[in-house]
Amino acid sequence: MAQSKFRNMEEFAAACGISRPTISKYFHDASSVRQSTRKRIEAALEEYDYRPNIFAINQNRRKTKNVGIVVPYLSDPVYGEIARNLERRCIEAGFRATLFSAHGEQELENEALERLKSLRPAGVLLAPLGRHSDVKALADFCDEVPTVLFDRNIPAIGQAFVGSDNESFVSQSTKYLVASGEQPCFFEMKQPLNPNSIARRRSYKKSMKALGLDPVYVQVEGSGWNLEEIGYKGALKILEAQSFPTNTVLCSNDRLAIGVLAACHEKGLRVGRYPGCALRVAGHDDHPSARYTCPSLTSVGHDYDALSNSGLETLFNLIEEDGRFENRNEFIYPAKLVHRESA
Amino acid sequence: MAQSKFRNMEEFAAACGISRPTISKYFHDASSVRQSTRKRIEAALEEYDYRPNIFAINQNRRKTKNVGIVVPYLSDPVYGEIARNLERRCIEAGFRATLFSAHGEQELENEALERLKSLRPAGVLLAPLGRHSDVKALADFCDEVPTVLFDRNIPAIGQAFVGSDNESFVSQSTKYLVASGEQPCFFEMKQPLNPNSIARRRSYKKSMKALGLDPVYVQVEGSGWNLEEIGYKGALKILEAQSFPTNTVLCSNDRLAIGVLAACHEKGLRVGRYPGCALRVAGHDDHPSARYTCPSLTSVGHDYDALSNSGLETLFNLIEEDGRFENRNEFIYPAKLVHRESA
DNA sequence: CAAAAAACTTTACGCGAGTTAATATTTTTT
DNA sequence: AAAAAATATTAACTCGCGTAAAGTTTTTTG
Repeated sequence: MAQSKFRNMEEFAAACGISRPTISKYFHDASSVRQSTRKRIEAALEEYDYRPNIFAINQNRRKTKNVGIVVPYLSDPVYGEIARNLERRCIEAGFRATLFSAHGEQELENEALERLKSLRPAGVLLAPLGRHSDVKALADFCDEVPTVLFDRNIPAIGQAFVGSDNESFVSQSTKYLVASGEQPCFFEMKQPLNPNSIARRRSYKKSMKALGLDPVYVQVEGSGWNLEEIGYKGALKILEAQSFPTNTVLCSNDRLAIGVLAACHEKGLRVGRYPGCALRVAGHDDHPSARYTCPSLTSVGHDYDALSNSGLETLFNLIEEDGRFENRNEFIYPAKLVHRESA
Repeated sequence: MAQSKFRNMEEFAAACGISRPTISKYFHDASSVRQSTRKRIEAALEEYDYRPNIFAINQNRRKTKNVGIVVPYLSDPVYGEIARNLERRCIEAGFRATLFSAHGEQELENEALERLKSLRPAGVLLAPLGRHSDVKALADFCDEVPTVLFDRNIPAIGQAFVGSDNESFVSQSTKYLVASGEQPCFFEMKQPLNPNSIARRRSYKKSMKALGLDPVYVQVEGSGWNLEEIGYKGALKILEAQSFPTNTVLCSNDRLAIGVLAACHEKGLRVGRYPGCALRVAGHDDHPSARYTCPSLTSVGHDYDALSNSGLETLFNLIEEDGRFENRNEFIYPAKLVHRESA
């Protein structure tokens, strides 16, 4: 019985005994029709299970209910989590979310944007690749489509930015490490992938200076998205040559830190904040695995709830404002130290 | 100059000096028009950058170039990797891939399928939730849309299945562990999430029997997708009460194993295949993090290349066959033991 | 209860292509 | 060079729905 017997709205309308334009209105906004007719439509809907054709809708409507979500690298569990959160909330807000990943490549990022355009989204949440982004393509895209940047800021791109405060990340970790032991050296990639890495480097320097200490950097070679590998190889090289400049290693992000932990384990070094441990290691981002490393990884975590709330709220506002804000606002949220065993 | 100045195909056709139906033919199949006109169109395309409206196309075409990919849980890096692979190859094959995740929930899986329907995909690669799937909804979906199941088999659902051979996984790990030390006990969830877990349990029993040994199961409580947590808590409980029945723990999958490793570390147990280690731990799936656990995790890995090749090939064949195969074939690929430090 | 307001129906056109049939133009073959 | 075959053009219709105008019915209001 609950079969979709109807090929179009016309037929469904006939079965309801209601005109097509009214049905159309109903699907656009159920509360825009009289209670009694609404009931009739919904009764028929129960019985027949008709749903309007999405392509035909989008062809004519100026504003769709589509929202695009673009992340730089979906295999990274951090982005997996963020995407999950955002997607869920979009649905709750009555939007359809479509997820795209650049898989770390400029070409695919551009293609995602192209495909997104043809979906005519009401708005887009975009976490760009960063250093590997085609900034001109992003700018062109944001010119056409209401876009809120998140996680990684690129100046003047998008109508707003929502992200975490890198300074809050690094100052917390640095202060904590200084207060609880030897001063931390900063472990990072020589050529950082994204704006956040650069900001974290700066913040580390600033925090150290503020504490009256000299920053010490450990920069490792490597490129691409296999950050654990880069951290692992870099740390191994250092441990084999001499050692870290101090017994406390603050990694730019958790994925590097996971690699460092692996290298330390291989070299038989005990990592942790207890007596008898050779090294302390900490990271940033509170990676989903950080809880299950050995030892569990002390990190500084994003306020994911605040970020996704704010990101979507900003986007929905932007959509209501017809895709333009007067000023490009940046919403920055503080991070939270997550105290575990490694430091 | 390379601006999309045209609002529709009509205008673009005018600028080319070619009729609209010919342009339409070109976009449907570039080789269906004369070489000379094709050149003219492509020249104009270079200059003006016009692209046909995707909604208008899909409204009339029977077969789109859309391919849907549905995974049960995208935050799981294993699925992130698979999705990345599949997506990339679809693009190379001239299809547009759209990715959906059920995020572990039946409701969202059903919704993904509904949305997918309205995209009128040429075909779909579906890794279902398994135990939590709404089998009737899946069946209805597969009735309408050409679908190849992957990773997790559900009998009679979909036109074909492509996945790894669970028996190959477990027999390899079991044989190896038995040959190299004490016999393994099998660590798993009491209520497995998906068909693979059940098949692995069976295969463990079979492999042990074949070796003339008695299977020993360690079944832990827990539900949901936070497998590391489940493994961690389960192992902790066991270690605090007594210990594992044998000094070798074979986990149903790597994510459980990661949790077990964390618990062992917390209890001060050395894990590894060397003298002086209290326990050996191994898993299945070759999780992306398995290389970077401490110690690195011995596992059995999927042949991702074979799987994604076969999955897409099967799907493309299915599309060519108008969405129906005579028989429902199951393509099963053997796994590869990945020998690391933990066992 | 009559008048105003709100909701609905009918009619008709538009969106941007796909598609087809008849006709016209090239290109290829002989 | 003429005939045959291959392409292209023109015109018209389709798809499923959004939307606006004009008229009709129902509901609200003073």
